[in-house]
Amino acid sequence: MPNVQKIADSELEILKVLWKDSPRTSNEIYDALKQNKPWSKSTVLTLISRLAEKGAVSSFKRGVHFYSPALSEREYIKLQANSFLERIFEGSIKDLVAYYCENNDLTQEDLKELKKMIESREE
Amino acid sequence: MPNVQKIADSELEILKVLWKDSPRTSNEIYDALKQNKPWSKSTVLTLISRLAEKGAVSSFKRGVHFYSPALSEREYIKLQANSFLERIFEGSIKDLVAYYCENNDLTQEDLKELKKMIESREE
DNA sequence: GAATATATTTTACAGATGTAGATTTCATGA
DNA sequence: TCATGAAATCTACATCTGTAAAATATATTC
Repeated sequence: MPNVQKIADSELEILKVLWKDSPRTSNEIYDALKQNKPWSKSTVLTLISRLAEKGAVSSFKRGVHFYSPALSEREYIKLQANSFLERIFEGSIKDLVAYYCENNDLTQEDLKELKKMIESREE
Repeated sequence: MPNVQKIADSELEILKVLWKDSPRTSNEIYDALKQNKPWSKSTVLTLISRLAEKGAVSSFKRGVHFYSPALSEREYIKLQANSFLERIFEGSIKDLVAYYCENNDLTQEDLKELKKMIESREE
């Protein structure tokens, strides 16, 4: 796993695109973002290069540059999930799960599925 | 709930102190932080005033100023929990709970308790 | 190879954050 | 009431983030 410092929100958008499919060129990334994040090509390139500095994307050049994530979505989620768990629930998964179960509307189906999931992990 | 914009990590340290006990003076906050965050008094005051601007702490003056959180820990956790849920698990609590159950070492006890918790909410 | 189009890098700039010194205000004791 | 010391505000400054224009390098076409 690369030495990934903080990844800014806008940078994350680039990674999300690359996680869907890579390698991609800056133009392809630009196009993929056009709908939700209508940034200039320049902005897209800036974000890519910041990610590259942070070691979160790699690239190779075949005519034009092609970019790939150097940090997988799985790894990213893991980092976020751990940091959130620590920051907010002092590392207690039980507290975290309890919080979400108590404070949100889970349907009976959801509860059933969760129970199944837990049972499948029980001994 | 105050109109709380982003609360920076360092600002959060102030709030944590105030959540433990309030109102407190800037000196008391400074003292409480000394161990973990040996910041200058000036820094502490800067953070307090940024929090005040953001509407996250209030104060009154009796001789010296006393500060209190205007955002409760409960509210803060709620904001964080919601934003995390959306950002990382696209709003699916099921996915979130599943993630933590699958990717961490929960003891049999933990699982049992979680199951109980879920059962208690079932139907 | 020169002109042009396109991709990449540099520079920019405002706002947020981490950190704190300098300055001012204010309460309090002499 | 004046000095003094503490508290509060103002100013500062580097780094990060969001956003992009300007400049440059590179590929492509005639």
